[in-house]
Amino acid sequence: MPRYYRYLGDLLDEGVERISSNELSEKMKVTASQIRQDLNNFGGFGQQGYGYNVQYLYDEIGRILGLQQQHNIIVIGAGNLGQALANYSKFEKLGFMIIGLFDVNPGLLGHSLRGIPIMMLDDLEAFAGENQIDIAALTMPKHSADSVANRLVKLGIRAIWNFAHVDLDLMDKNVVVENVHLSDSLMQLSYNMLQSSQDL
Amino acid sequence: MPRYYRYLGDLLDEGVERISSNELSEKMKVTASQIRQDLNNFGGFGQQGYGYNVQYLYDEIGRILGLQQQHNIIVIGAGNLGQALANYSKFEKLGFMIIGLFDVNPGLLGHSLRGIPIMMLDDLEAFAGENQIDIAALTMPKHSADSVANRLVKLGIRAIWNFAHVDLDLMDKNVVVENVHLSDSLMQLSYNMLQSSQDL
DNA sequence: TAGATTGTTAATCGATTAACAATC
DNA sequence: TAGATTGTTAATCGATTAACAATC
Repeated sequence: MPRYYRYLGDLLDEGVERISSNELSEKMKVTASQIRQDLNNFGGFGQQGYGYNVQYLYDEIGRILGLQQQHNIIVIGAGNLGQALANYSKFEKLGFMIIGLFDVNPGLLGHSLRGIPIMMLDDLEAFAGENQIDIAALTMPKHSADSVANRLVKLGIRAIWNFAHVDLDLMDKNVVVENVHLSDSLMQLSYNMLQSSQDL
Repeated sequence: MPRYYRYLGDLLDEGVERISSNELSEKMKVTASQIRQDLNNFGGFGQQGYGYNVQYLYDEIGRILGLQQQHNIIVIGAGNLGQALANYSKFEKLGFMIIGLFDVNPGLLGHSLRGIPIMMLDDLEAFAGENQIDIAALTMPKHSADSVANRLVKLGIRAIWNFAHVDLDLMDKNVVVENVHLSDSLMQLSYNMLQSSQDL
């Protein structure tokens, strides 16, 4: 679904008004059947003999993805990756606002990035009391990930964007976790390289 | 497979010598059947009545993933994300060495990170002539991604680790691409949040 | 109306799970 | 040998693709 959203956004930028499953199929390199199946699962967004209206479909998928509401994010771990996320302003266009960074390094206290303050992890609870937090991004070392994660769960957080190299073990199974394991991704790349050089 | 490798590495750190598909199944939250199926696809690494030797299995999977050989990486785009990747030293333990950063911003020329030089994109060809490059990580804006990617392909690069928000369209279909689309991942998270609050 | 293209059912494929025989 | 646990085949499930009738 995010992939459809991305492609439809690109089409909008190009000024395309309507598209058929066949045309989209070619662009996205998935079968037209797949596209019709997927889109129809979420409702009849197309029109026989016409295709799909790009703007309408874009808006509908945005709604399905929950992008009409703003999401506040805090980042735990203000190292390189945490700072990179905070500096990356493109997320805001999608409604994802980074409102705070937390770290245990006192040397970072008082610093801020694009107006986003870096705070001490000890102040997490106080901050959570005064701000609505929807998502926490974890970019700290793996040994503290589980304990911080469960601290966040206690504060009622609903979702965790996990960059730490562990699969989190959470007390509350209702909390949604999305993993971004960069080193897994690199290893996969290495594996695929090997495969592609072997077959042929 | 990378996930198995990660878990086996953790087990090694804990000093575990052998493990059965059942025990691993519980840890990894996949069925024991799945594990045996997966591992057996790559060779008979286990022993009936005993289970799997952790060290042996770890080494074998590392070999399958191609981790016994070193991979040289260059990063195109020395912005926040590119610098974060370069500063992240953990990849080296897996044999992935970042040997250069490239950007178009002349202000960055002469800078370096952990001894990794930042160079101008114009010097890419010269650098490629003198260094073995296995993987290129793309962290630059999407509008230049396709052209840079194909320039890399011309230089004989075998793999691209793509952080740009496009699906690359490469001339050479033998080049392996691994995408890391952070905003897709965030949207997926948003969608999952919505789902988990709706069902129950 | 004729043509285009979706929505939707049916067929195919692959991946996951279950079961159990082989064997350490 | 008896017990444990893999390797492997068979059964199940879900996701992808093909086909075509519905309809704009």
